[in-house]
Amino acid sequence: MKESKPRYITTTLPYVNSDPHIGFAYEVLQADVMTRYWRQMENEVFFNTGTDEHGQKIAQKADEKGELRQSYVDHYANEFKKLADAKTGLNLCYETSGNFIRTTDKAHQAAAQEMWRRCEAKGDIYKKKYSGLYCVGCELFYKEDELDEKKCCLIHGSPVQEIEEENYFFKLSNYQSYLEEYLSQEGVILPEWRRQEAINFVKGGLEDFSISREKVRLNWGVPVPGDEKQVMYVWFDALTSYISTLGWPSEEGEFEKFWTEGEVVQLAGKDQIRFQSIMWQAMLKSAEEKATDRVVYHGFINSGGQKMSKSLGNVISPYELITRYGTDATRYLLLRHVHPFDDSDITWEKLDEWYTANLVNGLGNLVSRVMKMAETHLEEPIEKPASFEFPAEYIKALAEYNLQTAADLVWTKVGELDEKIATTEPFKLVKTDKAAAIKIIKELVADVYVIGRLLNPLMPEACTATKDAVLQNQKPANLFPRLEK
RNA sequence: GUCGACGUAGCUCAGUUGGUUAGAGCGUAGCACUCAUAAAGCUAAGGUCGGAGGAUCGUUCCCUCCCGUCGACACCA
Repeated sequence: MKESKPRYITTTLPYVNSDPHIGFAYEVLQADVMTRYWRQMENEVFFNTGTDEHGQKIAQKADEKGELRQSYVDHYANEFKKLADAKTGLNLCYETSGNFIRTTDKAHQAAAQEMWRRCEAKGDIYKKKYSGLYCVGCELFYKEDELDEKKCCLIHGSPVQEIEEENYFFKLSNYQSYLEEYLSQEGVILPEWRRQEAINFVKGGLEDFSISREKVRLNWGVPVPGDEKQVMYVWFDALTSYISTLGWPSEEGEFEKFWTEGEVVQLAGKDQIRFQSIMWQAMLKSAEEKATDRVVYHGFINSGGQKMSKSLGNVISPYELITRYGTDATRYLLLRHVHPFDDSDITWEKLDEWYTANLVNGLGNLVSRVMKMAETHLEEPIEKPASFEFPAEYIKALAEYNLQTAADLVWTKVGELDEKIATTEPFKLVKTDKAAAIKIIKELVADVYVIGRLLNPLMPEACTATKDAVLQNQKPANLFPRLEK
């Protein structure tokens, strides 16, 4: 099965006020798997990710640490780039098939300003007085229910001030009917029930939203064109990165190929619907660019029944996983044991169990036992299986962005092979009927090779190691070492 | 409060138009094997399918109510 349409896939850009979170690791891994899969299906793919580096919280953190803001964000951008490393990260392939965009990149900032001008030219941007309860200590506006009984900020305990400021607003209200129409298309949001949520939200009526801040209060952002007193509020800036990464506002080259004429998919967490499927789609329409074809929303990853948080001490970081289990095993654990759309729960106990049961005792052991028989009884490597097509269920699962189901399929095959060995017993048969045993062993080796191919998008290293073992007719070193007790 | 979803074996979950003894994986116990990373295979234990009522010849799967959990209801990247 060949598909030729170019594919574009992007993650949201994580905000760089802390180290990479496992939820983002999962999201970027989803993008990586889809990219590898589509490339294998002979699509051209552009895989985008990056970092969102403007805004109040970042400026505040950098100032607290006494660091230059630029060097602060440089440091964090690098922490996120490390996730791509093939050995110490998740082995992400955007370097060869995409881009890592930073919202502090000059070209991106120019693009964000162009997006502003276009929306403004459409009449979708206007200035309005906005009054809110402001805490000087936090440098943030609060709503009444975020304060204590005395109307004091919960962090500083000091009273907030009613402050009036003028901000620019985006006329989201202009796009009510457009968005209803956009969201009425099946498939623009996955899972389907989140699309209903979005529709209900829009039907409830849309308010315009503020897209700038006064520079006196926030000066770490993209300058608003034609108004030196204001900078863009982070969303407006960050959302534009999905197209600035393709060279937009130039409408030729990669932008044309992957966005305008390609299939555009965005990945995001479940709390992102308003931004990705509503505001961003209105902005694109305002700028007269094509809408996103599909946004896939994943759930959150909890630990021990609770949200991961530093104060609870239950945070599991992607780097901790990689250190304990290795790159490919971490990919496996996230892909097969995190639900693609709902919330999931992981603990170290469960992770160890999954690792041992499925990788050590499952896949790793299977490759060892088959290749040991092959090495001992086959004179030479089997003929390399020529053509290959992914099974229909595998294709279906990935068409629905259900990476878990795709991974399940591989392990169903692992189970079937283990059973085949148990029922045919080639290791016994070889003593009485060598020719028949060899025939079975060759089949087993060919089956192992198929498993290797199925692993390609999911676990690139295990895929290569498995296929190489077959092609060299050699039992490989243990793919997944047993955990020390 | 309004709208929506969910509640199935110890754990995580499948169960697609209601129909014979309700499934899988993991975990647990026993048996047996030896090619393999003391792995794999077989067997077993374990569920009133949240509760009550209703429609139906018959429902885990339809309707009503109740209990419980969770999500959305806008400025949180």
